[in-house]
Amino acid sequence: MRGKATLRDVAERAGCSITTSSNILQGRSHLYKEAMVQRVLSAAQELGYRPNSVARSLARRRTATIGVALDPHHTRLTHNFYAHDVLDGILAYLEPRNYDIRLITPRTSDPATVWRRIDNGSIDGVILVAPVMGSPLLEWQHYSTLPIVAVGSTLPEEYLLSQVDIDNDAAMAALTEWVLQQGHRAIGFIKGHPLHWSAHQRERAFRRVMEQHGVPIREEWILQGDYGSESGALAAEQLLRLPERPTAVIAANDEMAVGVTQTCRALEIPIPDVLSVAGFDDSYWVQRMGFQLTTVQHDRYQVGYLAAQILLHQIETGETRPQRMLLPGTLVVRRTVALAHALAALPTPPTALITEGGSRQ
Amino acid sequence: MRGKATLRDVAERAGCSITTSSNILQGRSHLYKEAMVQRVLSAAQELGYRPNSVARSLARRRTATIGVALDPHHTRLTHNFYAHDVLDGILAYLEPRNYDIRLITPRTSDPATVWRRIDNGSIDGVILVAPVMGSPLLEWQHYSTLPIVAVGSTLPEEYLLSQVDIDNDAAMAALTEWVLQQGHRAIGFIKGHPLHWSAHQRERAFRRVMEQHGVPIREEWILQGDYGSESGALAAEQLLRLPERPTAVIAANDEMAVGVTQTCRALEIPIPDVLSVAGFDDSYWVQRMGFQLTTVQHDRYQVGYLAAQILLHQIETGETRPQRMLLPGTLVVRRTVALAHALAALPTPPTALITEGGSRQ
DNA sequence: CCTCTGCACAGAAACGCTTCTAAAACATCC
DNA sequence: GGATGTTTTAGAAGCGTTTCTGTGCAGAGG
Repeated sequence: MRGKATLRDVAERAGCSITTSSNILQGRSHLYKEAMVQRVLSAAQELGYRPNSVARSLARRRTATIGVALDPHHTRLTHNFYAHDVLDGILAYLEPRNYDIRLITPRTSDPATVWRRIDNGSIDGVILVAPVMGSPLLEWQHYSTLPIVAVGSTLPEEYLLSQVDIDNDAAMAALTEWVLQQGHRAIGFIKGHPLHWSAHQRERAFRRVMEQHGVPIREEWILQGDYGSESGALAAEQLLRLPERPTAVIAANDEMAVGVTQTCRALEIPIPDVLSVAGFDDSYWVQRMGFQLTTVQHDRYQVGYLAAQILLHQIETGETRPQRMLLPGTLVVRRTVALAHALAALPTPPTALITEGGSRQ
Repeated sequence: MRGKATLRDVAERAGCSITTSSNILQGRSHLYKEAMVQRVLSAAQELGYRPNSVARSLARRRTATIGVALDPHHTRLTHNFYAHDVLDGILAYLEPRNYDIRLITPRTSDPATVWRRIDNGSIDGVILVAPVMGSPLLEWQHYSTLPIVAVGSTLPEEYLLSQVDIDNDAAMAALTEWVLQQGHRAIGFIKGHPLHWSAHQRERAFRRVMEQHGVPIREEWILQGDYGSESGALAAEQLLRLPERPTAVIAANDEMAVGVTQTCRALEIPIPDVLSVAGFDDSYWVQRMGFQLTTVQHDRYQVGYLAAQILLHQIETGETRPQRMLLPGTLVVRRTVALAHALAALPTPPTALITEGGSRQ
């Protein structure tokens, strides 16, 4: 009997109509006399009645569920730094508002299939997590009229959808400025995955600031990575085998920066005494694992939270004009970037992953 | 018009009944003449018809959705190592079978509220992720008749639910054996979070093996942790300030082991030359971040995969007898555990996080 | 006494699909 | 040419809600 008591059972037991039960159980009890209200409430209680959300959704044409779609490019959720934080922010906003989350992880790149899966009436709106260039998720226009918010990718306006992301440009500019302020002039850069908009935005900001300061960019110090730590390690290897080496390298994200430190350890190049390294993202695990990485912190949780907020607003008001929201990042100065002119003065220290007193500020 | 074409529209356009359209679109086209089949198919195509999954669920009394409920104790998904891998495994099994996932992250510990949220007709079954002692998720018996599988916690039989987990006991026993084989007799242990069954199972295995080998357990070397890296760092601090120190310490998980290495670095105690450290779990990030931790690897992905498989089997066959499945772990020997009798012979090396040639197989 | 307003409740039509049951349409056989 | 079968198709009753539209019936006002 439990779990299957229906509204009709409640009505029967309370001796009233289904309408009455429905209204009262939805909190419209001011329409009825106290006695009726009590009868219905206790009937429901006794039967252990719980409304069937599927039937409710059908009748209301609202599911109180939003979809979170991961780009098929990010095959495994596990390895996706980004998604975890964003998901937490989304959950935090949605939970108290009684919205549920449907996780959608398409394995194909065919937009028709992907969107058939997403927009089948089971959700009221969808958050696209870090769609990359060419993602089927971005082909929504022919397949769906659902409210959509994209996070983690600052897309060109043509995509006509609401976005929440961090301000990659401003944050990378600030980081580059800071590295320059430390006196570095020979600066390398490891680029992120070429399919990510953020990779291009970060690179562009780096280049612009370098130019603004009249510091020449050496193209052989600009290396392609893919946001994975191995790519960082590889890039560092190439970089460090060059006859002329930079004194600092900025990686487009923390993971690649960790890769750089691993290569440095293997080659016995102390950080930051011989090479300064900066990352981007301030990843929880990198931080947690004790790397004292100088990086840019930004609030992914907040990105998710705001995305959920914007989406719910769109759903509830019908407002569809796309809006873009860019959150600022903040520089986090730790120990992997040293003053450039201090380099010569230091004795060669033992090969440690991180020296304890490497920088000030 | 798009996204709202209904079965009736299709039927009208094809000039047939709703029944006919429904049957044909569900693949029962052998019941009809080729001409009819074609007419329906192309009508659906032209209208861009997509079945409404909510209506379908209501009619079929099946939602093709399973719930994944995280214990409220694990507040943020982000910081939950375990859930990511498991979720990936679940997704991998479910995706090709056209099941969707509803993420449920209750914020309260009241079982009635939690289960009202879970079992409201919107899912066909649920996977409980790492329920801890006293979790509202475990109070299902009064609130739900849904098929349930628990993962990540090996629960006492009384809970009467299917379980998939790793064999904590056997794996920790193997690890302890191995540390003993390296000649260590003075071995410390850092316990996991006391609300996790796994913490107790791992501790028990450690103690049993020690006893079996007639090695005395020093209670002051057994410290309480909580599976977080800080707790590992703290425990290590306590341990290393003792007048008599162990030569090896086993942490009940990798994160705490990382905490130990951080304390060691701060105190300039080389690993493994002065202290050997072993972890448990072979966490992806710990591995990825370059810690060469000796640990126990187990397949969390597989746990999720199997859990999904068992759950679907239960849903589809109605079979409800709880079954338990324990997956073996495998020892992963890296560089943080050294031979005990080699200790005295080594010179004091520089304070490195990890020495490169610390151990052999 | 009769209409009018307001209150307390009920009927019934959706929502979009599945599926059981049965009815036409057509062929087969003696 | 009817009894019998076999396809092929349609009708209609759900599934469990919500919600629009009423309907009695009380008391108030004329």
